[in-house]
Order: sequence, then structure tokens, then C-alpha cells
Amino acid sequence: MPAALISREEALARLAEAFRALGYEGASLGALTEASGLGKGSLYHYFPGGKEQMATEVLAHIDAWFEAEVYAPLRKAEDARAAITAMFTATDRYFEGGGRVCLVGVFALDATRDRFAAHVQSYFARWVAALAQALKQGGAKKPQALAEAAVAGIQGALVLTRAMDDAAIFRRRLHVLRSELLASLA
Amino acid sequence: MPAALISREEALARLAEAFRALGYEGASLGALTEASGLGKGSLYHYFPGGKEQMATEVLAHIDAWFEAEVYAPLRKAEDARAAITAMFTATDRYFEGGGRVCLVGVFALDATRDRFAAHVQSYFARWVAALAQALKQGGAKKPQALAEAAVAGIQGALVLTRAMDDAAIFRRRLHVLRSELLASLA
DNA sequence: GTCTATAGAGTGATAGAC
DNA sequence: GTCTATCACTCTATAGAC
Repeated sequence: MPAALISREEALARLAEAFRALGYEGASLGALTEASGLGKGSLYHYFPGGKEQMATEVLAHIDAWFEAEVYAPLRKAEDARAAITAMFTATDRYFEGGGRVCLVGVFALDATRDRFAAHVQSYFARWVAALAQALKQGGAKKPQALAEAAVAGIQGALVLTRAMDDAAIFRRRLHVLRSELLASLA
Repeated sequence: MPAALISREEALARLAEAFRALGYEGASLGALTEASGLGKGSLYHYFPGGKEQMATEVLAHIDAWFEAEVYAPLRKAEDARAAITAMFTATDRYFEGGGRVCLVGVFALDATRDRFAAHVQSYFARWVAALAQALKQGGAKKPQALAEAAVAGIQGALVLTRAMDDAAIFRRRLHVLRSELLASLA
């Protein structure tokens, strides 16, 4: 059969949303087949490693997106102010103004973390490091601490937003975090 | 059997740790029986509503602890500085310096939230409100925003700490958040 | 005929309920 | 401990492209 109704790429994006909403344990294969729009056969054809492979590839996909859209621009930033502003724009877009939760954060909190510990750790470590580098380049005094505060702040904002089911919290928090970082620049 | 080896209270505390570590979906009844130290029969004797009742009672237990140790002291604070310092001490103790994760935060992030939405929302809303009241009483300028930032900051610190498996992150973040709140007081 | 993509009934194991 | 539902996963069957 030549023309698949749903591409592997599209299936991966849909799987990501399912894992994001349900968590790793909560995402049953039934839910994943339904979300992906693929039959069980197709799913296992694409992902012979099963659920774990699906999650691993979803994490890799997210990682690649952040690497290209967030980490790399921060690292090679010449204008720290612009780079940091761009990071918040990308972050807001990615998390859909708080309507979407961080899959890596979800995986980090429960026992799923142990299974994907390397992915989870790398995602956050590289985010903090890239942001710290941009802050340092911009002349901030404590770049590492500021970067840690901002990344933690974003994750906390997602938790609070989801808990209260109020996207305004996310917007408010992002705005404040951005202002604080920009104010720290020389 | 007349004398239970494990009290209902003790069982509840152990169930809380299991839910905390595994998430709601991830906590199988097998894991819960093992964690509780009770047989399956005793578990259902104590919690006829099954897994959902266990989680509900665990949430209520956590809620009561925070109400007594954190929210109430903040609300009736005469000395805002002392009350806020006490909040951070209690928070650090409760989360064991970052070695323990926030069960309500874990529940908030995945589909579990829908099941316990009222508990989850109330927990965070009351924390933010109580802290905002203490800040206001202490003469802070934007108590609501500051309180939101602090509670989100604590949750984010827990996510980052667990993701990086580094308790130093939690200590650093709590210290900074406390300093910021204290600095905001008149 | 072979290969890739598909669907879905069927597998044993284990879940949660009681 | 027993029940049934559901789990992750396998397998067979089938379709069309080459």
C-alpha cells in the first residue's frame, strides 16, 4: 500500500499528545492506537519496540525541536536580549500558552523518570546551560542561578496552570520571568 | 485478627509514598498492597472504594497537613517575616530537601487531574491565597503575584530536582525564593 | 513472488474490584 | 482468593507497488 493515510511523522506528533495528556503509564495501547489514527498492526510496524520505543522517539522528537528552536539560538546568541525574548516566544508557542503541559516534566515526576532518566536529565540540563550561556554573554551576574530559576519557573508555571486550569497563570508567569531575565542583563 | 500490625493511619502514609513515587496510574494494587504492608483483603476492608478512595484519602491527608502546618499559620500571621520563613522550613521538611516530590503536582500534570480536579485546585489555590495574605499583611506590594511566583517556583524546583536527580537544586531554589519574598516585605 | 503498510482478532499476563 | 476487564503485545491476513 503506497500512500499511508497518516505519516510516521504525523503519528509521532499524535502519540506525543497522548503521552503528554495521559502520562506514560496512563497511555494504554488502546489510547495510543486511537490517538495515532493507526491500527495496532501499523503502530507495531512503525515501532517494533512497542510503547517504550514510541515514548523514546517522542522524547527525541521534542528534544530535536528544543535543540533547534531554543537551545541552539541561545548558545550562539550575539544579542542576548533578543535571544532570551525569542526563547520565551518559542516557549509560549510550544506550550500553547499553558494549554499544553511539558511531557518531559510529566515523565520526570513519576517512576517513568527512571526509564527515561538520560533523556529527561539531558533536556533540562541543556536548557539551563544554553540559557546560562546567553545570560553570561549578555553580562548577567549570576547566569547559572538565573537560568535555573527561569527553567524551574516555567515548569512550575505549567504545573500551577494545569492544576488551576487557568491559562492566565502561565501568561503572567512567563511575562514576569522574561522581565526578570532581561533586567539582569548589563 | 484483633490487633492490626499496621494502623490505618500508617497504611495511609505508606500509600501516599507509593502514589507519590509511581503516580496514580503507575501505582498498581500489587504495589499498593506491598507498600501498605497490608494484605489485599485488609486494603479493601479499609478502603472499600478501591484505588480511587485510597488516593482521595491520601490527598485529604496531605491537605490536612498543609492546612495545619502551612496555610493556617500564614493566614493568621502577625509577623509576616517569621510566618514566611516558617513556611519554607515546613516546605523543605515536607519535601525532604527535594528527595520527595509533590503528590498533588504529580496528579496535576497527567489525566489524573480530571479525576481529582477539585482537590488539586483547592490545594494550590489555598496555598497561594494564604501566602498572599501573609505577604499583604507584611506590606508587600504585589502579594498575589509574589505568592503565585513562589508556589510555582517551589513546584518547578521539585520538577527540576527530580529530573536532574540533584537535591542541591531544591535547596538553592528554596533559599532564593525565600530571600525574594522576605525582600518584598515593607 | 516479494516487500511494505495495514487492520484487527487473538495471546498470556496482570490489572483492579470484590 | 476469585473474578472479569484490560494490559502490552503477537500473529495472521490482506492490500497494492514493484
